[in-house]
Amino acid sequence: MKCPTYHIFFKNLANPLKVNIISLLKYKEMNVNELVKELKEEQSKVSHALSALNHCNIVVSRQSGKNKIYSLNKTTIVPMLKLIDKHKCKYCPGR
Amino acid sequence: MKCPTYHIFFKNLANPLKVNIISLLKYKEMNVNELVKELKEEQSKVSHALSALNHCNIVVSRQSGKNKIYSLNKTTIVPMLKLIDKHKCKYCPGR
DNA sequence: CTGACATATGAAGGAATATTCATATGAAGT
DNA sequence: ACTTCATATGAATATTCCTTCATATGTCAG
Repeated sequence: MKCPTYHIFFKNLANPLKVNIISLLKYKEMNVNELVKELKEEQSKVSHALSALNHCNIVVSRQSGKNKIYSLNKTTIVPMLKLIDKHKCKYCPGR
Repeated sequence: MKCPTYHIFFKNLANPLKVNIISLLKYKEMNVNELVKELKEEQSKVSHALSALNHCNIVVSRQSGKNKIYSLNKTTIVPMLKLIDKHKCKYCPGR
């Protein structure tokens, strides 16, 4: 009756950095360094985050020369974030 | 450009106990003690969880005599969990 | 207003997750 | 093969979150 796996997926969306990565990838695919510069975060931090997102198939990657290009698996995430927007973040505490 | 509040909402869904509460409330509204018995968890634990869910308007409550009855704000949550089902938890590591 | 039941709250400890740093792996050009 | 740039990995620490316990608050009945 209970789904013990939901929370593993949502753990990714419960993390500001990962959400920011998702937000950027909504507009265009990007390689790791582009994300690092845009987010002003440590390279390894971004890499760890991408790895987690990739495990849950939230992002996918392809190699392009020396770079690895990440893009969003939009089919699940985009509708989900739209639902939240409708729900209104104003209900949530903290900024 | 980034929505800094998404993750506060999703933190609730990243927690097994809170997801289990949501699952139970999908079928019928319940008071705290009923949830405690059904989930076999500490009363204060359940109470803390309900408080967090309530802050994000995922559940709502009403007083009924000595009891407080919680019910699910289904408009956001149910479609969201359906999206995940479609996405297939099989992509996620760990059971 | 007292006692019994129902739920909430706060603070401390413990568990899980994130961040950091050092380093490893990989890809491409020379 | 060597160097450089790009990304990944692992382990230690830092931080955040969860759990627990003790107790407070609230509601009703008598």
